[in-house]
Amino acid sequence: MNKIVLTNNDENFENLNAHLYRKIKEMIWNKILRPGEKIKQEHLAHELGVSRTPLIKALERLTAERLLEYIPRRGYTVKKLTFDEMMEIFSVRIGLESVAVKEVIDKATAGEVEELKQYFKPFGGEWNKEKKRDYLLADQQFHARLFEIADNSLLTDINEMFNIYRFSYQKGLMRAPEVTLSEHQEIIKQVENRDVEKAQLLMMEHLEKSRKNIRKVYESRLNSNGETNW
Amino acid sequence: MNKIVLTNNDENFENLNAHLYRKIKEMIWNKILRPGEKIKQEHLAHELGVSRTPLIKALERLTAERLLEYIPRRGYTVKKLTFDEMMEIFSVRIGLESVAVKEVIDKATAGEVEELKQYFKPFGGEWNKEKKRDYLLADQQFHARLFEIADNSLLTDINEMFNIYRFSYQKGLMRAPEVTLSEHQEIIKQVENRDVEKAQLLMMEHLEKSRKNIRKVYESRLNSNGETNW
DNA sequence: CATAAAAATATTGAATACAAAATTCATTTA
DNA sequence: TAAATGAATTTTGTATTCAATATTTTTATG
Repeated sequence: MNKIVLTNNDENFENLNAHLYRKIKEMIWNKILRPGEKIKQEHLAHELGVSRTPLIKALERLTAERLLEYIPRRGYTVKKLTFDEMMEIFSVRIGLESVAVKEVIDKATAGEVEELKQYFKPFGGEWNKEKKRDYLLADQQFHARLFEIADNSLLTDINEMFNIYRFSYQKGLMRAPEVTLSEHQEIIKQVENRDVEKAQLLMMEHLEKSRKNIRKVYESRLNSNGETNW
Repeated sequence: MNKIVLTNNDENFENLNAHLYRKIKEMIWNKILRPGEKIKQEHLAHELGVSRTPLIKALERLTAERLLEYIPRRGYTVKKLTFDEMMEIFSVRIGLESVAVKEVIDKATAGEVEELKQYFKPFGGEWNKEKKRDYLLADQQFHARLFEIADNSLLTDINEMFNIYRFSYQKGLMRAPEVTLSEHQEIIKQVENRDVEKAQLLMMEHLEKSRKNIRKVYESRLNSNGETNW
């Protein structure tokens, strides 16, 4: 038992539940708490060196975020993510991103558009392993930056709250860079033209293809082994 | 002080926080708790006949939903909604609804499409006051039904969680039925054709016009009186 | 008077306590 | 041997308590 001691150095005070919230979220992502597993409050509280009171506050928040499930008088369990739910998440992502592009077109400065272009400048020509790795990163950064520029706090909250991204960039699910590079560039071109309709359409098509790809990967995995671990 | 007594008649047991959650949410909507107002935990708990423990759980959940704001060591306050935030909500709504139409086209039976059509069958011709009232209701039901048919739990959760609807159907914000009726019918027609692209485009245009209308109403209200009460 | 300091009061954060319910485990019974 | 029964144990729901802060009020001071 290692007690957490909060030094409230005046300014950025945080209470225990905020710590616990992050800590437990991490534990779920790192599968220290496994899908379907029951949360033993007393045990977990003791392990984290706190009482149940702040722990429950954190659990409540994680339940609102759908990372936990709660049944009265039964307690909290780590939520299992089914394939269908993952598809749902991806569908919603498409909607959110198309809102984001619109807002970017409405709000972005010329400099910010230029910045978006930069992400994909280094690519084209030969594709070696390292370049592909860099591209995957650029892809993520591009989509993340889009949300920043969109500057819509609800959009950002939903995106973070439901961890929309976590599910999209998993190894083996991405389409080939050779294909998506030009899609990205086409989207940016329409952003530059400030053509909302075309940009949104391209974005939706781009993500819809990725969505279909995930389904394809899933089905082929089903054939090779029965695993459904997302 | 009126104590709440929960009779746990086996089946649908609910704990205090679920009650409190709904109760407090209602109090916020009915402005019994007013925007900007501080929540006095002890006082509210006593008023509702419970201790602070379950109350805090409910407050935590409402904070996740953005109905409350929380500052450590300062407590919870009822969130004020600015006009800009209301616009943000509406932007997100556009994204969610365009996802919904897509899923409806993918999943709806012929019967369900017919059902959507029925909502707007009774209208056309003369518009008297009563008919306009009925139409407003049909409008809400149509959009709500769309989400049901879409059958995407994340979509539903986000919609409810952030109370996306509450803000859209406020008195004085709606466009004239004469205009929106044909928009609704056009959307349904494309749903019937199973043309995702066209249906989504129409839906986005439909809602974008409503969004612009809200801004217009807001600006004219600003001119007549300084009120900003949403 | 207006402002600063000090005292009094109220509120929050978090541990603890304990009854009510759920779960587990051993024991009996068909 | 499997199902049913019923303790024993664990876990949950909620109230209570109390120290650490915040906030408000009172009193002192220029």
